[in-house]
Amino acid sequence: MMEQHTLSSLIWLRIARFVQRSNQLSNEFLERYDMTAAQFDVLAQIHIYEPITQMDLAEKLTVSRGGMSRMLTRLEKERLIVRKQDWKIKYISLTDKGRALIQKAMPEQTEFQSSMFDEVLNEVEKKQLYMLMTKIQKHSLEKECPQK
Amino acid sequence: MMEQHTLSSLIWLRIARFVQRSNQLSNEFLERYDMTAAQFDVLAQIHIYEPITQMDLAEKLTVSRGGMSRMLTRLEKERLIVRKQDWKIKYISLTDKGRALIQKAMPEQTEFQSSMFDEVLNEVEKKQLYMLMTKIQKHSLEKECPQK
DNA sequence: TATTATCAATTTACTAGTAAACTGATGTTA
DNA sequence: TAACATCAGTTTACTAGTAAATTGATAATA
Repeated sequence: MMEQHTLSSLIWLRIARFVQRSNQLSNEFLERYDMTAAQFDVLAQIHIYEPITQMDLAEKLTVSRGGMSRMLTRLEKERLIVRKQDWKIKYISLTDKGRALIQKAMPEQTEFQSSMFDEVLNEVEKKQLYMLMTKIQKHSLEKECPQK
Repeated sequence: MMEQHTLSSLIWLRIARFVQRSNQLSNEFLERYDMTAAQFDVLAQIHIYEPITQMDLAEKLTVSRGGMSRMLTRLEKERLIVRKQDWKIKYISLTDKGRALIQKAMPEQTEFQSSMFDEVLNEVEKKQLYMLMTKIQKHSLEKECPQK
């Protein structure tokens, strides 16, 4: 029987707990813009890539089609985005209201998110961490569940 | 106006997407034990710390009291844990069934989770990553939302 | 002893994720 | 042209998280 705690599984725990906690803080922070962290994340991606198809957006956010659909319905209802049907694909763009909101929220939220790293890591450490996380994240996208 | 993408915010995206993806894979993997990743996580913590109070467990998992309550109700219904009320605190322990399940699932799940790191990082890199994530995660627990 | 305060746990109403079944417009083929 | 296949998007039923209101047993106090 293998060891119960490998170094890797301890890393996993640290990462998972950090993301949990960090999302709690971001949700609290973004209350001032009447947004959740998930909504900010979606609007920020649309801001960069618009116009973008619903599928591509789901893939960029590592989220299921169903989840994407419901989230966009909500954002559309609040007049932050529009969906234009072209052929059988829906293209997502920001409305003026959505663009104004994300442009206002982005600098503050980026700074808040960055502070979680900037307050404890120096430049060299941040570059190291970015390199390591890039490797792992790309690998996770290719990886599949064994013996399904 | 500050830059839209700092190195730190790119790190954040990598970490968040990795956790999302990694949870998807773990959920798929744990189907064979009729468990979700969240349930595994709770049972594993109880296994280490039992008997543990419901509050301490919530804190260790970075989860709200309400969420903890509902999760434990579910696990109790499946006869995997027991709650013993002592004074006004509830102490959580595994049942024999719960202990058998987690002992069977743990080695496989630990190995699967570890493989996400082991397949792309060497020992030195893993130690670096563990050190960096420990700093960040501890910091996030102390950090609070500014200007609430 | 009756009232009140305390505080862990629960409940409620919500957001946000999943898998899997369904929808519906567009092409393809018999 | 009628039947079928395709496939992005939607819907449904579920797990799991949150904040905030509620519950209920214990301890403190009038």
